[in-house]
Amino acid sequence: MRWSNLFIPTLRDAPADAEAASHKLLVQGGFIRQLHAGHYSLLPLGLKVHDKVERIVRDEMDSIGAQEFLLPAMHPASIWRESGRWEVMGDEMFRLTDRKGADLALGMTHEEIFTTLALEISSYKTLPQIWYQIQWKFRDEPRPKSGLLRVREFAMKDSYSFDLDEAGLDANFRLHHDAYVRIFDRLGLPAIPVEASSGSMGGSGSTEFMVPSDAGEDDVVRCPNGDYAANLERATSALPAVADRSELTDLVRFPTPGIRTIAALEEVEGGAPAVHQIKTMVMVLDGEITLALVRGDHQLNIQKLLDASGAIELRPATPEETLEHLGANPGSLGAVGVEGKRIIADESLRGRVGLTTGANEDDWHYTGVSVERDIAVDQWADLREVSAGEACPVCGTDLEIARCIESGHIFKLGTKYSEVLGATVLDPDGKNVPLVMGSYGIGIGRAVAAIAETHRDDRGLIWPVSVAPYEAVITVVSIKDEASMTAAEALYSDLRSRGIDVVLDDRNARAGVKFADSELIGIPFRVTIGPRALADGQVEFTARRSGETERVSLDSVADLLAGAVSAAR
RNA sequence: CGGGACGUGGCGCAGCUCGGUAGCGCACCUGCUUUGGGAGCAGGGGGUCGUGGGUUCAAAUCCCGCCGUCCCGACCA
Repeated sequence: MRWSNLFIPTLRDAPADAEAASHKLLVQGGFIRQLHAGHYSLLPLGLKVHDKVERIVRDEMDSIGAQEFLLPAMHPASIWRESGRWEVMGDEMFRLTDRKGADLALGMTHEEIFTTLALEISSYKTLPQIWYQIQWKFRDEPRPKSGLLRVREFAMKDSYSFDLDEAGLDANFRLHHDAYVRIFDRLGLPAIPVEASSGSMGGSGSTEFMVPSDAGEDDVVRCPNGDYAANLERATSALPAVADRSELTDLVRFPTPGIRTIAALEEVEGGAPAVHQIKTMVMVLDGEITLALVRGDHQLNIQKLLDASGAIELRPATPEETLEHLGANPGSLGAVGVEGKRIIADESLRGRVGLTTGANEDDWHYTGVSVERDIAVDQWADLREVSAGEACPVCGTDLEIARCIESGHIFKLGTKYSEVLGATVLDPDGKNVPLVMGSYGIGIGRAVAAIAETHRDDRGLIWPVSVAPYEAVITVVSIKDEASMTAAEALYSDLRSRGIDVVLDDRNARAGVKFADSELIGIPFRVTIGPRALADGQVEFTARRSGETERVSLDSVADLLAGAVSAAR
């Protein structure tokens, strides 16, 4: 392509309301434009990168035997009602009504639709199957942000595996895991596979692929030794044992005027260190008042509570609700003697004695609490959030917490969808069994943003060759110099015939403008053709990432460039 | 959903306090000069000042409503 004919609207300044580096650079470099919050137009340059990411994903999916489909983006409500997710998805699903008054939804994901197609799989002999598509997803995010990182409309590669049994699912899960490792490697993304929560997808296991970045929205707990990595929503750590204050055998109610916090209760006469306190949090799970108990020095992780309880909707109780149901205000709450309310307690409290907690009357607390004896716990679960510096559950090393972009997610769904939608096959014994499913996603646009986030410097983007909008640019310093243009045209045509994705910068602009633009949009290799060097039969070859420039002969530059490109592809 | 900030040409901003019918830089068009790191001079085009209402002789500016965009929060009892 000739730059003079292209629409690459680069900006001198980044838009003022952009915060994330990828957002600024993708707008400034003329890759994307915002239509409204969470909806972006891909400009030609942006689409080229998007396409190249798609191509790599397709290539790796095909390599594990996956077959490409294209399913509708708009679905009837009935199929979502059948799976039970019409309600589960809540406000995050875009819903609309057609002229006949029928309820429709814009697809957030396609388990239901693919499973419906899988109704036609009738024999174990056709298993396993891996089906995928790259299709637009619509999610009414509460807060779209950071350019392409969190949007309401985006292309996603979603694949689904269908197997006769768990062993088959494990094999397909492993195939996807390895394909994802290769995909992220080819995209230049240092993705870490981590244990994750399954959220509204359901299922027995899931792994997220997390790219460390300040612009991320998830926290990953990981061991520097590399033997443990998990999403903060799932992570555990090895806790040192606590010696109970077992001398406090009797339940004693004592006055604590004005004491409202764990910290204050540590200081007060008759109080207790935080490890000997119970923190009682009043939450509303699907409309039901529930007490969540963690150790005084621990923090509750909301996602863990959601996962443990199976609840769809969760919010903290209002002060009014708390007062109505427990009879006291926050700061004096506890679960001792509470009946008729669901109580979920963290594992670290199991069997503990000699504890201190609120007495459900303002300005009063209990001490000498035995969890077994005094609290009617309905469910034990891992509810506490890991902090940096705690011990790795595998090797004991201090754990680190890193901000990450969730770039891929693979789930073992099991039979959740096949059962409700009736997708069964006959097994070798002639028995009808539900398909065992997995589901696997990669956000294409988010991958583009994640690459931009991790491949840049103060001059702009530095695309990996595999996804660069152009692999090389020929910068003609002076288009009025006939010898320059002749040489440039010949090189351009040579490179194109070698299959290199090259752009000829033939704009009538100053050299500085051309250099700055090519650096901003991140083209990996540049050949600069200027009158002075050309007089000696020389041109310049510059690698964007290192910034190093070498003088080479015009005759040899095509070979050099072709070699560099194919080595980096 | 809670809090904060913002909305003036394609981008970045000033003007608003104190009302008088819109300006700067970049970008764009024309001409001349220039030409290896975002050129200079001269001339020019482009704006319902987010939107609806109100006050006023007069509103970008003051008042009220709405819409939109961005950021933070939505566990720490």
